[in-house]
Amino acid sequence: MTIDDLARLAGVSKATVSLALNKDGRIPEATRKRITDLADAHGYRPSTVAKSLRKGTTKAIGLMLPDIINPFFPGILKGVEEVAAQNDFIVIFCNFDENEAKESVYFEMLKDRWVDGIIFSGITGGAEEQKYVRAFEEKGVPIVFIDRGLEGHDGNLVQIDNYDAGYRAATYLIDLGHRRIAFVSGPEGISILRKRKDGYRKALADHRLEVDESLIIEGDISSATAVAAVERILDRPVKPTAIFATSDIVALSMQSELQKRGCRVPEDFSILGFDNLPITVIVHPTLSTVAQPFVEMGRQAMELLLALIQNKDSQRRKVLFNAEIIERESTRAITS
Amino acid sequence: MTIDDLARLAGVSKATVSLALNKDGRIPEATRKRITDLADAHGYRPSTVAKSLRKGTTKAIGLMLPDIINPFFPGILKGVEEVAAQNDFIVIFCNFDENEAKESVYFEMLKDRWVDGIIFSGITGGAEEQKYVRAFEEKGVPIVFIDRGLEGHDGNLVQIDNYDAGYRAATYLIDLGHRRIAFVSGPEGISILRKRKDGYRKALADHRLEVDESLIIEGDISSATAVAAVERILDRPVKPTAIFATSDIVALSMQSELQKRGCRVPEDFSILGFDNLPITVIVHPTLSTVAQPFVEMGRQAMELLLALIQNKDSQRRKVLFNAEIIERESTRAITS
DNA sequence: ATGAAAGCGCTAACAT
DNA sequence: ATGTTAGCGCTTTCAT
Repeated sequence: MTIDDLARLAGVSKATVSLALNKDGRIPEATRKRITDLADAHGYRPSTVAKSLRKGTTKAIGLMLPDIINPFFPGILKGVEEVAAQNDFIVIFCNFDENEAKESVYFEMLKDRWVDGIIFSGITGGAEEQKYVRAFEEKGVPIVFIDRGLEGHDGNLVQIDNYDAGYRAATYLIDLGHRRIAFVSGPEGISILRKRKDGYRKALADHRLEVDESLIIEGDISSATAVAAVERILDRPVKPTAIFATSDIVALSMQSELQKRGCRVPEDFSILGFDNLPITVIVHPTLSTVAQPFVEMGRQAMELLLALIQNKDSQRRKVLFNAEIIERESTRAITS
Repeated sequence: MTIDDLARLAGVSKATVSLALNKDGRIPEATRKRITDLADAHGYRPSTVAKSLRKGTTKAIGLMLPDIINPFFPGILKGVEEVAAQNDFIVIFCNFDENEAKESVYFEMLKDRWVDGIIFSGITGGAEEQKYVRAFEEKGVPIVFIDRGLEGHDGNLVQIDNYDAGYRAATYLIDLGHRRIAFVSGPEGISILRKRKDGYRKALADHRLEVDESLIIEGDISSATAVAAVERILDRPVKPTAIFATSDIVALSMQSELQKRGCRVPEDFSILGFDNLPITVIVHPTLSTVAQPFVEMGRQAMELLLALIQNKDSQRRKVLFNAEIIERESTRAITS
């Protein structure tokens, strides 16, 4: 059933149908009602495809994610989807698997499909990426970044205040009485992790604690890294009393590795994670952590994107969230 | 840049460009090369929107999921996306939040957008659902179900053999020497859970073990259920030695609750989960579980959908996976 | 208050 | 071997 069929049924031209369905003021209420009733009765709905070709806009956005299996992306996806659906937009899910070639293929696809905007999480900063981002923006297709932005491209970014989060995490442990706090993180190259580390360093400095460089351990989020970190910590002549990991996965891996070796959490080591993944509450002890509001970040990113889509010249914006410490069982106060 | 622009540049008609780009045999290699080179040089790519309108097909599929936060859906999404991308299809992500109204809205959207097919996981079986499914199939838009299908609608279904999985899980524990095995599961109404339970019962029967009905505990996947289950088990005058939970989440919740109460796993209780979620390896003890191949299920669902899309009259198919027992640290052999 | 007609970018049947 | 043309389903300008 097309607009022509409906026009015939209603005994009007398709122009009138179109105007009526789009609530154009020129069509009197009576005619409008007759047409919409007929449309409902016959289950007529205008083709989005035809609309898109005609209007040059698709009410579709692309969501580029490095790997949906990584447990902080589902929350982002959910938040983006929620706001998109409320605004009658669909989200095209692009999982590029941290693979540059696949990333480029998706960029091309999004271009071919005339998406109205793009949300991009997990940018690596490669040359191809830069090229595509520029190209989209030149064509007036806005891009919002989550977590990390493109170098030299400030704005249209949704993230938490990582420096502040690192500062508060360390301060929290210090206030609990800890003086030797290991910092276990991912690759030093990732800017958000560097900021967390800077915050951690600053907190120690502000409390006149010396930073023991051997307690700063940087690897990745694999369990091998966690095991290595545990070994390094247990090897120290004078051990730390607390561990701040910049990922719940690492924190949990270390916790279980310590338990396996007969150490108790939090009696022997307090552990503080990062992200507040759902699993943190179903382990023993439950994990204290720094919460990232993933779903809300997804929502805000989509809101921002909508604003940019609807108002092309809208100001670049940066949305900054404060991370929140969630205290559970894996951390405890000590008296030194 | 449109096909007309390119045609002008190449000094041919747009028909020739179209044929060349679509590798039609009638265009000689020389002309074709000239045209594709020109296209590459100018970054020309045909509009998918225009193609869709013309051909009536979109190379887009809808993936309906009840809630992406639930940790077994990311794997499915990933598998679907992987095969879709390989075949130049995009996936429209529809998270209906276990909400019938939102589900209907998405069905309408998918219809308006002329998707070529739908993959549906987490069907509830409501009346609206039935209606939409029939409508799509009548219009020749195939639907593949994951996990559960529609009642009285067999085929186009990808799932694990739940009966067999229940049977093998119980047998595994029995072979380990356990004689009293609690079965902790979700709502009795869900058919896949009922099948797992039937398999469990059959395994006990085959080994001449009596089923203790008080050890069959059905709730949901909340931690409240897990706590209640633990209490019930600890209250028994003669306690079970093993627990088979039909979800890793429940298994992990029970494990941590037991640990909190001073019980040891696996010394006091062996615990077997279900799903093989990524977290099962970063808890202590690591969780033995029945693995569901989520990613592979997603892949197969998409493969099946592609077959149906390409060959409308293709036979309805049912893809059945065998679940696999993954032995880790939470289960142990006992000598009664 | 409503209709006619052009056109969005492409494909495919039919011509030449 | 290549071109002409109609048309996919809609919106929008311009007429009436």
